[in-house]
Formats: sequence, structure tokens, C-alpha cells
Amino acid sequence: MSEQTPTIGDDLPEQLRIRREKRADLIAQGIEPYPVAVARTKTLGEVRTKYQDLETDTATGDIESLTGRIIFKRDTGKLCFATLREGDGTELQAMLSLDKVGEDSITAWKSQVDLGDIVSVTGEIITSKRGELSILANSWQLASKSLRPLPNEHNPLSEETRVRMRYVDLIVRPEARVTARMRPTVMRSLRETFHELDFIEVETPMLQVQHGGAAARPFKSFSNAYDMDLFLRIAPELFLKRCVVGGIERVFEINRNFRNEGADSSHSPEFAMIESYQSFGDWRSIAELTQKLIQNAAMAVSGSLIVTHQDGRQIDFGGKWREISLYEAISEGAGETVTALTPIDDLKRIATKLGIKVDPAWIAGKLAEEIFEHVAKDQLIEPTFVMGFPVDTSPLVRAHRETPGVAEKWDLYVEGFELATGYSELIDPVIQRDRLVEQARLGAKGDVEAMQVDEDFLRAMEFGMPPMGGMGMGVDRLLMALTGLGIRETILFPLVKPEIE
RNA sequence: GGGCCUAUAGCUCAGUCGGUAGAGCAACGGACUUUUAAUCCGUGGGUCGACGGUUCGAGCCCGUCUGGGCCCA
Repeated sequence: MSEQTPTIGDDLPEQLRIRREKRADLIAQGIEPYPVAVARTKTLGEVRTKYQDLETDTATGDIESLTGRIIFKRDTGKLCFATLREGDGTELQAMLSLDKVGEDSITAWKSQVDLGDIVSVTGEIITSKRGELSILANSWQLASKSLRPLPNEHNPLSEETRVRMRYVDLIVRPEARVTARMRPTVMRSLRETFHELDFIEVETPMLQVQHGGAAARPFKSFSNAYDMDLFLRIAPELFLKRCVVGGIERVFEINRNFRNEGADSSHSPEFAMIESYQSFGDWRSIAELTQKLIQNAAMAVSGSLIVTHQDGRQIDFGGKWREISLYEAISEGAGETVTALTPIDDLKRIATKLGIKVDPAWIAGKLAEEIFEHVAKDQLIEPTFVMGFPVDTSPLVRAHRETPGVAEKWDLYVEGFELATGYSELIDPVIQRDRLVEQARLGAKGDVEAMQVDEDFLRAMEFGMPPMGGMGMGVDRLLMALTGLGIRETILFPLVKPEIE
């Protein structure tokens, strides 16, 4: 596109056309609508803090230059008011009076400046007759002309517009600003907790020759240089375990995973994930770590272990969290005793009786998990560790030291969704090979989520892997648990299909 | 994958029985030196998601498609 101003298309909606014409007029008058720099001596927040106790109708004599986006504009004949807002939502009133700025300047303010424009105002810090802390302009300058009208402040943006135009959402909706700033607070808290406990952060490949570490469909890509297929990772697990073999005894990674599956209110195709492994720990010690990570994050964002959601509901993350047994919960829901040794035909009968649509390809462990989700999931609002998952759906997990058919694996549920999972990790390379070969066999039978046999991972294990606990937790889901929001509100720019022109 | 809901002005939404397209905010013109979503007077702004069908006549009824949401799998 040329920098020359072309004819302004009259196919544009009225308001867009008018603003483009104003931009062109400014340039014609020699006024730069997009200057390289404008005066700014303080932020609005700094002014608010410094003058918070200023009495009504007071002039301070202090001259400052302030900037902000205009979100309300109230023009009277010879005195104009505007509300400036800066990025974190802090607002301050600007006042322009005829006797301070002169006839031309106030006329220009009224005609050239629109809602949504970013301006710099230089003048005295005062309080108005109504007590509003304000800057009384001696002069003003456009910092950036907005060519699109802001949505009206008084109706909530539709969900689609919020997601598609997050930049607008952040301008107009306080909750969006809070949520956007909550994520880095949580991330910082998580890293601090890890560092206090001597965990080392690593970054492992996202582009992988072989995907593994979870049951999920991957995104496929291709490397031109290597002339081979690559996968976006579905989990970092197998690389973090290689780190542990190499002696990074306490390790964690916080980064993105990609799963080529459906998206809904708790699933996003790309999502932020924590994984951590603790040598000489087990599923119990890693559960304690997980609880500490979450409790510290809750304290960081709300100053309390009881967090209040935006709809007013409260979740208590304090105390020792409840533990239930997966198979006991199933037994209770089914009205008969179910264990990991219950024959698959009985599980199918129970599932069918409960109204679950049974996929004939499901193995016993998958059936048990489906039954559990059906009967118990919705009741797990307060943080709850669900202990003892079936071993046949947990190919990377050590078998339970006492209970046959069960693995030393827990899932942590909050608000009815799975927030984290933790294991006593399988460290016997021979059993691991058998499990992965069995996975490959399921894959060959058409299970698109089955794992592959990663020979280099097995070789690493064969060098000797210390006993350890491991955990994984979705960062977006942690945000959900702390805020009560859907996953698409915790992610600034969730994937959306393109708009049609 | 299946079911239900939804798409109308820049934004958020009404639109009855199928009969000339509505509101609030926003915009434009005017008045106003203490407003707080300022107020008052006036004005303009629409390919009613797309395509097809029924009808004398479709924002509305029917079909297909596209986008969005919810529920189920």
C-alpha cells in the first residue's frame, strides 16, 4: 500500500469514511495524526497515586503531560471534558477550557478528536468543582488517530467479537484486562515455587520426529530441509525424562502443547502445560508439589486460598485436599463393586445401564474411566485427587505397589474438570518397551491416539532412570479454576476460524 | 459426528399475522464554561450472513452453505 492518501472509498461504512477523511484533513493542515513521539511526564496511575487526597476544586500548580485513549467525551460550549484511559484501565479526566487553549484549539478538539483516539494533554493537575481529579489543558496533541469507532461501553461485547478482536476487548472490558494480567502473575508464581524447591526449568522440542508422552492426535508438519514429517508435540514427557536420566533430578517445563482434537469450553488445540519430574519422589510427593503450586498461585492472584470467581462463586484451595479412589467412586455410582480386575463384559454392561454409548474398541481401563467421568466428574467441585487409574490406559506409569490392575496415577479435579495428573513413573525399561509395543499394536488397529515406540527414549531409560514422581497440569485450566472462566477467555488469542469478507 | 439456538446500522439488540427497516449508544449539524454513559434541538446511516426456492409481495416461511454459541457423543 502506498503512503499517499488515495481517494477515500465511499463504499466504506459512514463512520469509517468520516474518520479517514479527518485523518486526511489533519495531514492537509500539516498536523501529524501519527507522530513519532508525544509529551508524557507521568502515567495516569502515577498522577492518581500522587494526588489521591486532593480536595475538591483545587489547583496544584503542577504541570504534567499525560497520555491516554479517549473513552468518553463531553463537549460543552467553552469547556470540554474527556475521560482518558491507559492500558491497565486507570482513568483520568482531561479538561479543555476556551480561556486556556484558545478558540482554534478548542474548535479543533471538538471536530478532530474522536472516541478511541490516543492523545497527549499538557496542563495543570487540578480537581474540578465536582471533585474529579483532572488535567486542565494548556495544550494537547494527537498521539494516534483511531479510524474505527469504539464499541459502546455500556453493553457487553458479544462473545465472538471479544475473541476475534481481543484488542478491543482489552480496551473496553475491565475483566479482560484483569484476566490478561492474571496469567503472568500465575506464571511467575509457578516458576517461583519451582525455583524455591530447586527445580530446573528446561525447554524441550516442540517439533518432534516422533510424538509421544500422551494419548492424543498430533498436528503433522513437514521439514523441507530434512525431507521428513515432523509432529508438533502433544507432551514434553519423554524429553523431560531424558533430562532426569542425565541427572537433572528436579526438572520442569512450562510451554505449549498441540493436540489435533476438538475445541470446546475446556479444550483448545494449543494449550500451555506444565510438566515436572522429581527424582526419588513418587505420586504422593508430586501431589504435594502440585498442591503447593496451585495454592501459591491462588495466593498470588487473590491473596487468599479461597478464590472468588467473577460470578461470585468461591472455591477453597486451602487445607489438605480430598482424596477418593477411582474404583470406589465407580462402585458407588454403579451400585456394585467394581475393581481393576472386573471383567470387561461386566464393565460394558454397567456402562450401557448408565446410558453411556460404548465404543466397542474401548479396553477395560477406558471403560472404567468413562464410567467414572459419567458418575462422579460433575460432583468434583472442590479440589479432589482421584487416586488409582487403570494401568492399561497409563503406559508410562508404574503399577500400583499393592493393588493389581491399578497404576500409581492420580487426576486432580476442580470445578468438575481435570486440572492435573500425577504418577509414580515407570522406570523399568523392559516393561516400558512392552507397554509401548502394546500401544503400537493398538495404533496399528486404528487407535489414532496410541503412542509410538520411541527407541531413543527406551535407550535413555536403559541407562538407568531414578525412581521418580511426575506431574502435568494445564496452565489454561489452572486459570479457569482460579477465575471460573472458559478456556477461550483465559487465552488472549484463541484459535478462531477466519471471518468471511 | 448428532441435536438445539443464533447471524439485522460502527457496537449491543428489538422487529408481532408475510405487506415501505426500529431503539440505545456511536456519527453528522447546531446550542451550552463544571461534565461524569453530560443535556437539549435537528439530521444521516442498512446487500437484514451467502445462495436458491415458495409467494402478487420474504428480515420473517422452506432448502443448502458459511460463521458463532450451547448440549450430547
